Amino acid sequence: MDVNHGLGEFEQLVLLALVRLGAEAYGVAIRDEIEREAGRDVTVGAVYTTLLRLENKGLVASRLGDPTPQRGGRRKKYYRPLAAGKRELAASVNALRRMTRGLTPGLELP
Amino acid sequence: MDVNHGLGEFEQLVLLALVRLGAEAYGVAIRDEIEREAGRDVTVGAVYTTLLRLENKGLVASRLGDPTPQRGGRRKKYYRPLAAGKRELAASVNALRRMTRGLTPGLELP
DNA sequence: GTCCATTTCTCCGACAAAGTCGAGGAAATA
DNA sequence: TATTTCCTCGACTTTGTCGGAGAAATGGAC
Repeated sequence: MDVNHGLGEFEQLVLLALVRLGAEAYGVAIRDEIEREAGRDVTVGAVYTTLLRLENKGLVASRLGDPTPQRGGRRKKYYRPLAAGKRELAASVNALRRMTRGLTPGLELP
Repeated sequence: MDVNHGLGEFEQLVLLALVRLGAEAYGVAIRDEIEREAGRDVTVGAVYTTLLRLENKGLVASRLGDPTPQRGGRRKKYYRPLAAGKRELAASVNALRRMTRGLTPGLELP
């Protein structure tokens, strides 16, 4: 009964990071990916909160990984986008693409 | 004292509509532009609230237009992005572009 | 001409949703 | 058991959303 009103900006970013990272998508890696690619500085806490909400909305799923053989190698929790998540993401990305169609990086209209 | 953390999704959309509409950017036209281009259904109230917040943050400015010679032609309030607004918008749009670089409309990685 | 219904547009107040942070806890290794 | 890596939780701020009220203008009935 909740015909979803689209993704927030950060949810979009997190979902995109999931797509980009593929099998390697877990909390810390996601944070790093966003910082590296989007140039945006966020805390891991923010990422986890968002991940949890996305999971509650049925847009992503998670699974626990095995412990890695390194100091402090705690089990990671990997995330992947579900079909509904991909659909939502594609919709909002494409909306953005339409809105920015024909705009230069400086936002001029050619 | 407020090292700004970027724009929300809707703020982004409204700002983009301003850029696209140029001199014709006022409340109702902005709503229509977003509906037409982004395919997203919003109320005018939502747009005004966002516009007001953007103005308070110094990202857009407004001026009153003249009454138009048509039934109910109340004076419009035109908005335009300020330098800081364009900067913010360009930053978040470019971040999105980097994150979606190489992704198909269906979000596959080629 | 005067009223008032109608149209166009803007403002406001309240609430829901998303975003953010920081401290703290669990599990693994050395 | 000290250290490292990662995840959870709770509190709070910022954004997003709506619906209805209000202001300004016109057109027509009388």
